[in-house]
Amino acid sequence: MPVAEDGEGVGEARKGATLGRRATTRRIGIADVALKAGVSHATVSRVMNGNFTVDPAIAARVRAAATELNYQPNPVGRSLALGKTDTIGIVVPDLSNPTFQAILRGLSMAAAQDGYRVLIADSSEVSSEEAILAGEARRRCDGLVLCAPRMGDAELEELAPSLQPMVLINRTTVDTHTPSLMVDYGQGIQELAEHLVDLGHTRLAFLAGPARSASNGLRLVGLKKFMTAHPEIELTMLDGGSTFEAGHQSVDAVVASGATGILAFNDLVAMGLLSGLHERGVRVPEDISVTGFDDIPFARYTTPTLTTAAVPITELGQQAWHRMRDLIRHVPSDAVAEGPTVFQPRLEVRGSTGAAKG
Amino acid sequence: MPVAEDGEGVGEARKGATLGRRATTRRIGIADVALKAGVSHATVSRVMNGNFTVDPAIAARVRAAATELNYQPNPVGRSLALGKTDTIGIVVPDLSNPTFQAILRGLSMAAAQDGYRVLIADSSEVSSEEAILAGEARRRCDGLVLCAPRMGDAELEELAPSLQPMVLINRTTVDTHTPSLMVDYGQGIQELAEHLVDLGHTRLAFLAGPARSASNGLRLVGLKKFMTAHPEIELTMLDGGSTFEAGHQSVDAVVASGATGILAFNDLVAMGLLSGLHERGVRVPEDISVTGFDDIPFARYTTPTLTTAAVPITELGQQAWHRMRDLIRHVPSDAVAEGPTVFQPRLEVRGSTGAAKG
DNA sequence: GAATGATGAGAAAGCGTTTTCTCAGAACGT
DNA sequence: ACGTTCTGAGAAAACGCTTTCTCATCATTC
Repeated sequence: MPVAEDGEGVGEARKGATLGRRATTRRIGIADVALKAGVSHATVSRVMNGNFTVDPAIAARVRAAATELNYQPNPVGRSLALGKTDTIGIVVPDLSNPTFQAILRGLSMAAAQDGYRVLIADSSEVSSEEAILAGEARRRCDGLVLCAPRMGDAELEELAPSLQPMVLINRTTVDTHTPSLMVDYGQGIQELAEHLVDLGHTRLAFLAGPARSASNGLRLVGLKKFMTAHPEIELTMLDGGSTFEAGHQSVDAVVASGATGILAFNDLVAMGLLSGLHERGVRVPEDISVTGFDDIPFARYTTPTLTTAAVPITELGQQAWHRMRDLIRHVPSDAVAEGPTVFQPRLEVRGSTGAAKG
Repeated sequence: MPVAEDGEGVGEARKGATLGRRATTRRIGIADVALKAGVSHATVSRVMNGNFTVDPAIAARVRAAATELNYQPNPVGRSLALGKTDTIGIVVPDLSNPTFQAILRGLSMAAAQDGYRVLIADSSEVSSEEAILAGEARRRCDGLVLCAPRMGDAELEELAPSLQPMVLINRTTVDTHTPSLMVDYGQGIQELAEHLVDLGHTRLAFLAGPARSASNGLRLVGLKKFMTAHPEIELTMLDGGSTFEAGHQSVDAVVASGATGILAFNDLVAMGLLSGLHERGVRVPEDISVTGFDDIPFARYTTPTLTTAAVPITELGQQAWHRMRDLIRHVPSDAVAEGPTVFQPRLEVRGSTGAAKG
């Protein structure tokens, strides 16, 4: 009877079991396969990675041993050796926001296509934690997508170099090798306002979003432009937020403002407002017209359906991955030097806006 | 002039730079800190991990060097040495579904509390990919949460051992050390049906969900019970799905069924249906009553507001983490042996249900 | 038939940590 | 003053893999 060549004595030679670091049976490693196939670790590695400098006969033997033992290379070991993790991180301010969920989904699906996974870091709108969280995540991943970070400009600039490769969403850096994807909220809100004016509304109100939100700032800039172009229009600014509740709670303020055309910060706020107005018996769009922003899937199914500015959110996530992929693969991209990629929202007229009351 | 003790010659001795594996300046490693502090790697490691067998003076020197160089331990290296990644994976069938988003959020936030991160694996409802995806994810993580897996029972049983530690959501295994969190969809749908009966409805319809969905099966079981308890009630089964579109498209079938109380598979389907009925001029709840399931945040803000069965979805995610944590820490839990933890949905009566037409 | 060149596989050196092992040197007791 | 125990830090092994380096072996050529 042969002694070791039969390949059955795999486990007994392993130190792990006797060392007792882990009481449980150790996972199958490259050494086990090597032993079983009667070759060295190196050869097994070569076979597993499709290196063709291996004798076909031996390769077959290795593959047989691998499948028989159901061997799967340990990703951590590979990561350490290769210096990459095949994982990217995404930092979002709030995972409960449908916008960020959609971006996450687009990113995750696109990355999966290329064999990459996504690690989540939710800062829960705590901007002070963002930096640590981002650094933490970055070290575990090959790259980082920062989604509308709430941190200040200075901090972002300072952090940027240590987070490379990085892709920004709805934020920019002076750093020339950080791609940035922006939605033109300013343009979008102007189009919505114009739409209301076209319908005959002369008194508008804007339900603002969170103060720290950069996208809220862009909307304000857009509205300023709008007001200079339409000095005849009265525009009331109302404090709001980014949630259902914010919209719902601002019903009183909205009604009190006397405005007939309401620009909500986003679809969520608009839906909250819609619901509040309905409870009050205010008819939409007969009495008051309401617009949202983002065109989340729900916007098609509200009553009435919601006029909004459609943002290709999921595509934004996809694009983020494509930029990231180029960075990781060191594909030179002139798109980065040309500044941020800007996505134009598309006006989506539905049932929540109508002609102003006689 | 001292030669190396000044600690300034840190970079020059490093092989990485000259080796040229990476053109870019190498990341700061433990060796750099050791060199700068004039101690060995081992000591640096001890200090970084709060091992108190280090002379306070030396420890201080190491810490100073570490902060000065802005040293952060490489997580991959740690993972390899420690045999853990501080990461858990979650496999979901469809990230665009609000239910799974909520679970993800609950899981992610709870795990973050304990310093763990979450890796996403979206199977896109392709049940054949689920197994590979799960295995892949598991190897990168310390544990796996399988969220309503679509794979067959046999495959799940077979896979279970290799995925430990694992937590199941809305699925069970015979495997006694796999915690399972279940929502009692059967009970919930019965309560909704009872609610409609109490309102005087005698002709009901159920808009079914995806065939592969285990939770749909539970609803069907619940409805069977309901029918035996209420032989006088007529219940029509209609094919549906789990999306807005499914609900919206089934308007014709719903109206044709002649039912006045509609049990939609979930809130999304209910919202799609609501919207379709509104377009047709069918009044809710005057002409037809509609119920959803899950109580997603949007359910409070539909018009009319949606009667539904509230499931503590985010809490489900949290609980999933707590179970996982116990598994990872080897905390003996009798809860597992006692079978799945069952969450009872709570009937949430809102505006979409009303008395049956006289 | 010996020198040269391919070819292919093993040995060993990384990757960046943690942790065990080992051994100086200090503190202590007799 | 000498041996013993402790303390604390360095050397080295381990984690699981990839990849370079090295060297047999065999085919080729003059």
